[in-house]
Amino acid sequence: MTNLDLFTREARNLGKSARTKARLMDAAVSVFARDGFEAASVNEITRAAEVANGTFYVYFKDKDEIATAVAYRIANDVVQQLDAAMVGVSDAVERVSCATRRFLDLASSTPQWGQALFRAVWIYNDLRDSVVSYLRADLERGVAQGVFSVEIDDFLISTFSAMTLSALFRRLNGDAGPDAGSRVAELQLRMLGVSPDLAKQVAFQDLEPITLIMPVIPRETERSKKN
Amino acid sequence: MTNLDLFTREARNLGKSARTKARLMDAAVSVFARDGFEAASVNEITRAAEVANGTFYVYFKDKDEIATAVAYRIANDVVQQLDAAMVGVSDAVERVSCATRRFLDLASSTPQWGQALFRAVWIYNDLRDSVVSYLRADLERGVAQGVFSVEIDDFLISTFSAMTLSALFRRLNGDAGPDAGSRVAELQLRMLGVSPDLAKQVAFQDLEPITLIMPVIPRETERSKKN
DNA sequence: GGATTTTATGAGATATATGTCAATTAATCC
DNA sequence: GGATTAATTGACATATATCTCATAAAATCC
Repeated sequence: MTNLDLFTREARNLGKSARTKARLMDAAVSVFARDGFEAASVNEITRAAEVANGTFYVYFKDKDEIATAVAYRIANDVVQQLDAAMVGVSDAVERVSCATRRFLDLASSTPQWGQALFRAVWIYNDLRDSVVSYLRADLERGVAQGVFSVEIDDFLISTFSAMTLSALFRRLNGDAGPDAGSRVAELQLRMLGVSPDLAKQVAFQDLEPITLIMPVIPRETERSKKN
Repeated sequence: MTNLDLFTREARNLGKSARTKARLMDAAVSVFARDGFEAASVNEITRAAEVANGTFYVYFKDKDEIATAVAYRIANDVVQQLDAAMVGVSDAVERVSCATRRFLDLASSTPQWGQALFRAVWIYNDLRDSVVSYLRADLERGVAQGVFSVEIDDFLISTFSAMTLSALFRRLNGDAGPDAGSRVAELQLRMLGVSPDLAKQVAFQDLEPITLIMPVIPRETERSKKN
């Protein structure tokens, strides 16, 4: 019942089954973050959610199903918040830097979600694609604007993403401080062909302290149908 | 009994227990590569090694112990071969590019070892440090030579490593071709402050086709003591 | 407040993993 | 080739995981 149980909060006004499902998903997030995806067991999840073992199977077929559900919800959330944090930024250099920095701030502000996202991104390819969907557009915009001198393809994007995830990993482990976002953004911009001076300036410029940590809470619509 | 059972080959002239241990280690490599470290079981390893379950426990306390043994042997091997492949290269730009490219070629030439190394590097920090030990020196050399304009610290090194590992990951999955090494080396050099033109030139220049895939085979010394 | 539907439960059947050990087989020594 | 030592075996005790299902409890309806 900490303030990190975001699914539960989100389901507060929904039917009972939705609330139980949400508790299971919050529990799964913390167990995945603590034990890793492979080592996590359904038993651990139900224990953390304080429900009986059998209850799990009312809502999910198996561990994979809840993992997928959780991962996609988190990814969706992250994409939404990044989008919101970047309206009005039109310069490609700034957009790319901003996205990396916001992503790191967001993912490390709720470490359990960050951990879960980190692990999920390695497992679900299409999920990674959805999180980085905006990235390709921004990179191509930069090439069009003549500020990036590099070929944009899957290889570049996965290299770019690996840099961000590595920074997140260090951040979550306490090996890097709050400047991790700026540092990695600077390196990314240099890699893309931005001059070292500009890269440093953009990556370290102040960022408006927008904080939209809470997910959008859906309205209660009708009685929840089966499931 | 494929030509990938390198530990077994290495132990060919040693005592029986050394050979059995080597079989187990080869089996562990292939099981870790196939199933991942977490999902691998001792039973799977003994099955792959074609020995009884109990035999495993004669040589290793548990899965962690064999994993550590295997990981450190592989890392040691890789470091040795990289060292050997780089004698005579003194320019820092070339050394850094060469190391990345050789590492990728090596790790993807024996994919099971590459997979095992990839997973191990994420788990064992000190192992990563050992694989990367030469890297720090080369980076600092580049700064001293005035060709890299970046601060060399743990953050930079982990970012650099993440780029290499990401390329390895794609290479092992067939998402990238033989030019993966050159491509990522080019991006790394740009990140370090090398001009785009020079980065491309160095990263794509021909590499002497040195192939030292086989590990050094230790001589039979004396009767193997206990263990 | 009694009937009906929804939700939750936990014992149990099934499966698979770990680690031990007395017994067996293979290798070595003289 | 018989004795001694080294190496291997696989059944077994223990533990933990998965998934099912008859039953119980809770919520909802009228």
